[in-house]
Amino acid sequence: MTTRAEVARRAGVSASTVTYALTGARSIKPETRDRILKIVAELNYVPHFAAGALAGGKTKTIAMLFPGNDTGISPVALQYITGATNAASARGYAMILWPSANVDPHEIAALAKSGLLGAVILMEIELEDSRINYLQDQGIPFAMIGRTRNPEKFNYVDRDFEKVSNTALTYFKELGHRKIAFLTQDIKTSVPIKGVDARFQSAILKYSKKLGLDAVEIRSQNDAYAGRLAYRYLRENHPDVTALLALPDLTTIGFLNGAHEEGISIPKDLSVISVNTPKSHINLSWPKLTTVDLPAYAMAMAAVNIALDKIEGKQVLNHQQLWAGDLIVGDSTAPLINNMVNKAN
Amino acid sequence: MTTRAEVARRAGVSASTVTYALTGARSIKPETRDRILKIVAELNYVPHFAAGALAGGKTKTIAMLFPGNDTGISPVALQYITGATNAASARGYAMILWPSANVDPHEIAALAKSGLLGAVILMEIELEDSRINYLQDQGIPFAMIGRTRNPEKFNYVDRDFEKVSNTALTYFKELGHRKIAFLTQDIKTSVPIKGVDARFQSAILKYSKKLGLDAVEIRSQNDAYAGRLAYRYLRENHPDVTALLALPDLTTIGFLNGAHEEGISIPKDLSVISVNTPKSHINLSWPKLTTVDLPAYAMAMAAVNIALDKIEGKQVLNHQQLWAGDLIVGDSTAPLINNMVNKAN
DNA sequence: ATGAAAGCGCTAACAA
DNA sequence: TTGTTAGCGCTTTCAT
Repeated sequence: MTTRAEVARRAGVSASTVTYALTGARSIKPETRDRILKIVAELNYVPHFAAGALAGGKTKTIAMLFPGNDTGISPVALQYITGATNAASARGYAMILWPSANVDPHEIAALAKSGLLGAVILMEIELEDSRINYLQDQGIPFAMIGRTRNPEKFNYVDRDFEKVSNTALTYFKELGHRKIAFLTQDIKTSVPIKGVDARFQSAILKYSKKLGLDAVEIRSQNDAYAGRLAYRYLRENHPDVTALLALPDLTTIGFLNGAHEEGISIPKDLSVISVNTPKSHINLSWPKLTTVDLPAYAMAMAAVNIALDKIEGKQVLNHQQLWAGDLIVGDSTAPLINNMVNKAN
Repeated sequence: MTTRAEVARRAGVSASTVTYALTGARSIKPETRDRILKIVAELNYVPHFAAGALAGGKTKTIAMLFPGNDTGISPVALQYITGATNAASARGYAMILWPSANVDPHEIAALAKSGLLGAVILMEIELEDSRINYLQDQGIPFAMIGRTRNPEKFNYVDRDFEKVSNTALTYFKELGHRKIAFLTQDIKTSVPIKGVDARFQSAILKYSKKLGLDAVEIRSQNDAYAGRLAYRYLRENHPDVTALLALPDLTTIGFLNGAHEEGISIPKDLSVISVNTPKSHINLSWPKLTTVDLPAYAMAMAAVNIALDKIEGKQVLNHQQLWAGDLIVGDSTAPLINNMVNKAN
C-alpha cells in the first residue's frame, strides 16, 4: 500500500509538503507541487480515509437516512437516493445509506460520534420531526428533503406546494373541471404527519377556493393496493367528481388500476393529474400520466450540495430551496366537454 | 468526546482491556467486563470508526456498486439496495452506496485503497465482468447478486433460472398454451451481456423444448416506453402467440400498458407471467401480475451476509446460492380455453 | 517555501 | 487475566 511517506520520499520532500500539495492549504512552489502530483499519479496513490479522518477530525462521508423495509418500493425514493449519492460522489464524498425504518435517534448519534459521518441527509420529513431536534442538539450538520413545520433555521430542499397546486388546479379549470377530488396520504392525528401531506392539503384547499373549484379530499395509504380501494371509495361517495389530483405515487398507480378494473376510462370518465411523479416515470402508468414534474433527482443533489457547502465552510446562499416543477401533459387528462359528450354516447 | 482512554480510566483498567471487553477477542474476567460495559453505557461511549480502521486495518463498512442515473427507476434495484443495507446495518456495518453508471474499476480500487471498504456487493453482473477480475486482483472481498459466466471461484447469490423458467412454462402448459413468447432485455453482441439475460434465455429455450412449447424471443430495452413498442412488435409479427413470459421488470409494465392502448385484454387475449417481479410489487400493474416471485430483498441480504462472513473469517458454507421463487398467481394469466371461447364471442 | 514532530483513538503483539 | 507499548497514515502547529 502506498502511503504519503512513500510519496514524500520519492519526491524528496517531507510528508507534510505532500499534504499541502494535495490540499492546497498553504502556498507551495509550483515545481514542487507538480513533481509531487506526478509521483502521486505514477504510484496511483490514494489517501487513506481513516487516517485522514482520525488526524483531521473530518470525514469525507455523509449519510442518508432512508425509510426502507422489504416492501418499500417507492420509485421516487430511489430517485432521491440516486441523486444524493451522485452529488456526494461528484464531490469526493462517500454516501452511507442508513435504514431508518425504526429510527432510533441514538443510532444516528452513534454514527456521528463514531466519526463516520460529516453530515446527514434526511427525507420523509415529518412536521414535528424528533430527528431534527436531535441532530441540532448534537451539532450534526444536516439537510432535509422536505421540511418541518418551522424550518426557519434549517437547511432544506422542498417543493413549492402552492405553485404546484396552482399549476395543476389551473389546468383542471382550463379543461372545464369544477368538481375535483384530491388523493392524499392517510393523515391520522395519532400518527406523525409528514410535511408534504399537510402542506399539499392546505395549498390545494387554498387554490381550489381561489379558482372556484369544489375540492374533496380522499385519504389513502401509499401503496398500490390501497389505491385500488381509494378508487372505489371515490366512485361510491363522490360520483360527480370529474378530476383527481393525486399525491402519493404508489397510490396513484393503484388508483388507475382500480379504475381499469371497474371499466372506467381515464381520461374520458375521469381526468387525473399526479403531482408526485417525476416526468421520467410517467410511462409506468397507463394511461401515461399528466404530472406536475417532481424533480426528485435534482432536488436530492441540491440538498447534498447545501450540506457539503456547509461543512466545508462555504458561503451558502440558498440553503432553503423550494422547487416547483413543470406541467407535463400526458394522456390522463381531457377537457370536461369530451367527458360529457362521451357520457352521452 | 468520550474515548476509550476515558472509559479505561473510570473502570480502572487499561485501554486494551476495554477493547477486549468490547470485542471479546480475548478472555476477560466477567466482573471486569461487566464493569466496563456498564461504564460504556453510562458514558454513551461509541468507538471512533476511523481510529479503529486505522489501527486494525479493518473497516466496518461495505460498499454496494449500483447502476444509478437520473432515470434509473427499477423498483427491483431498490429492493436490492434496501435488503443489503438492512443486512449490513444489522451486523453493525455501514453501507456505502457507490454509483457505478460509468464504472471505472480504478474508482473501486481507490475506494478500497482508501481503506473505506471492507467488501463490495455487486449487482447487474455481466457475463464477462471486468469489475470482478479487478476486485479479485486487488484482493478485495466481494459478493455478487447475479453471476458471471464462470463464477466457480466467487461468492454469489443468483436465481435458479432453470427452476424459475420451468415453473412459469409448466404453468403456461397447464393452462393450455402452446405458442409462447418471451421478452428479454436487448442483447446485442456489441454490448456487455448480463448473466440474467443470457441464462434466462437458454433456460427458457431448454424448458420450452422439453415441455413441447413453441417459444419465440422478443427483445427490448428495459424501460416502460420500450415495453409499449415490444407489445406492438409482438402483435404484428407473432399474432398466434397466446402467452408471454416477461423478464425485464420495467419493460413488462410498459408492455401491459401498450396492450391496453391497443384495446387488448389481458389475460383474455394474452396471458402474461413475469419472472422478475417481487410478489410485493404485483399490484403495481394492471391486471395484477402473475409472477414467479423474485425474492430480491432476501437475496440481497444473503449476499451481504456471505460477504461479511468471509471478511470476518467465518466458515461460509453456502457462498454460492441459487434462489428460485414461488409461482404467485395473479390476474394476468388465464386458461387458453377461455381465451378461445372469448375470441368466439 | 518547507520540514519536524506531536498527536488523533484505537488495535494487537508482547510482557507480565 | 490484564497491562504496556508501538504503531496505523495522516493533519497541523511550530520551527526554520
